[in-house]
Amino acid sequence: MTTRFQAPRGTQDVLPDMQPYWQAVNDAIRVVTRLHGFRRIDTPAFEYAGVFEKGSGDTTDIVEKEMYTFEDRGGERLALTPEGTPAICRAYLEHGMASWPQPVRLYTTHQMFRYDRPQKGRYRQHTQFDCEILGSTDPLIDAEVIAVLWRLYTMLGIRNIGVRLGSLDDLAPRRAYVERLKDYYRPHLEKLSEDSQRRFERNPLRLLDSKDERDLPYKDAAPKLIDELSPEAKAHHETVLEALGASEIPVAIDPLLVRGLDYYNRTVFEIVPTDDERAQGTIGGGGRYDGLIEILGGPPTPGMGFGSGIERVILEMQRSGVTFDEAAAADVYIVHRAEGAAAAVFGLASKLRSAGIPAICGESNKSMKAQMRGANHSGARFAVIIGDDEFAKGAGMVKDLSGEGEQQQMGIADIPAYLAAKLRA
RNA sequence: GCGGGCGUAGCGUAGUGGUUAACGCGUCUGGUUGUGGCCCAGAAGAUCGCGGGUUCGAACCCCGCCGCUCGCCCCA
Repeated sequence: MTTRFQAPRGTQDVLPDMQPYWQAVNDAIRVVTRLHGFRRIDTPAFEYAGVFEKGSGDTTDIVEKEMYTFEDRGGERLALTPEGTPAICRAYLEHGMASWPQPVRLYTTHQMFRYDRPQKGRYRQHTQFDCEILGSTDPLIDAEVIAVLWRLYTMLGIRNIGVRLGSLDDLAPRRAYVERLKDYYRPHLEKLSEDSQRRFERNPLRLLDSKDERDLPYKDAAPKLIDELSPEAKAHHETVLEALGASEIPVAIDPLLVRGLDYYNRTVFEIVPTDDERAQGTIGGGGRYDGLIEILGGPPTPGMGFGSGIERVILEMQRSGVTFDEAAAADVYIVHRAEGAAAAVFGLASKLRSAGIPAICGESNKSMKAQMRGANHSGARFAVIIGDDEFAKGAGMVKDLSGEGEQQQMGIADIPAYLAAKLRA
């Protein structure tokens, strides 16, 4: 390799042109979370590795092969945050949020790090919008969390998406189901794909998720968890479904929906494009995790939340045709070519800015034509031109750039008030 | 981690073995005496992703690496 630097694999620069999308997303997040009574929390970029090893599950791919784990100079094992939920639960415990009015509604936007092979919509560093509601088992909480995300996407102009909803039941009945599922698959094990043979041991629920042709014949007849839910989980699931219906959110039951994290129980969901079959289509997903806080050493505390990748959300916005007008860099551009005027020019710009008017000064060493071009490119509505003639009189020429270019001369001291009035009109 | 496709100026492309790598957009400068947008002219800008090999000669063929991308795994 030469010494030419580039952004590390799987990372990206967010250039000015893309910032309006990020602005829009962050603005909408603020609005939506406010509508649902969430409060913001920010957690560190890294945690003790154990938070995720115990919280996310140390056999999950995220922890086992994707986590950026490192030892610091003091010998502590740390990990760059690969997902938000365990970190927020850790904070819930650490700050005694059990003593706050329950349930506690928290949201954040956080950088996530996963060592994964990059693709479109899949990066080693990405940003996630995370919402968590801790301390309630109410199925309406599940529906609300889903509704938050739906409202966000709708607000951002994303079309052609749908909710996929599933239920993983509670831990004990799910274990019993997994045994039944393994009993069903065991006689056919030899004929399954290599992936599925591995899944049989590691993560049997994923057997039903396989796309391999060799596995397809066995999928249909396999017992489905959603058909065998415990009465409590079944009632819970149905309430969630009805509540979403009442919110006019399109939901498809996905009997095979499995999430990649160990801690989920009962409700799991994803929001996916309905008109695009890409592999990284999921723009947001989450579920209920009533056992997680206990795993992290706290008292039994139910939880429900989601993560949504903002990079993917933006890709969906673009796919839905959302665009933004280019914002002007300034309202006023000061063109100057006068001997000894530097201080006066800089002072005028300062006065304009103090009056809340974005202003840019042309470069002293450039011709008037070049500076005027700069004024044009800046998108400024007015140019203030200060040449030798004007400066000698303590004046400036104020030129309206929007139309034919009418201009009038006035004292430099009068310019801020004049422009403030003009720009307000 | 596995398999496929791609990689030419800031961006989009042309060029598929033979002199100083082309075009559009963009950028910069100019079109006389101090003024933008349109037009015109000129300029800058590319070690053809990087390294090695084949050849008299490679952007073009071969290999390795890097990056992007599609699928798998998995996930946001």
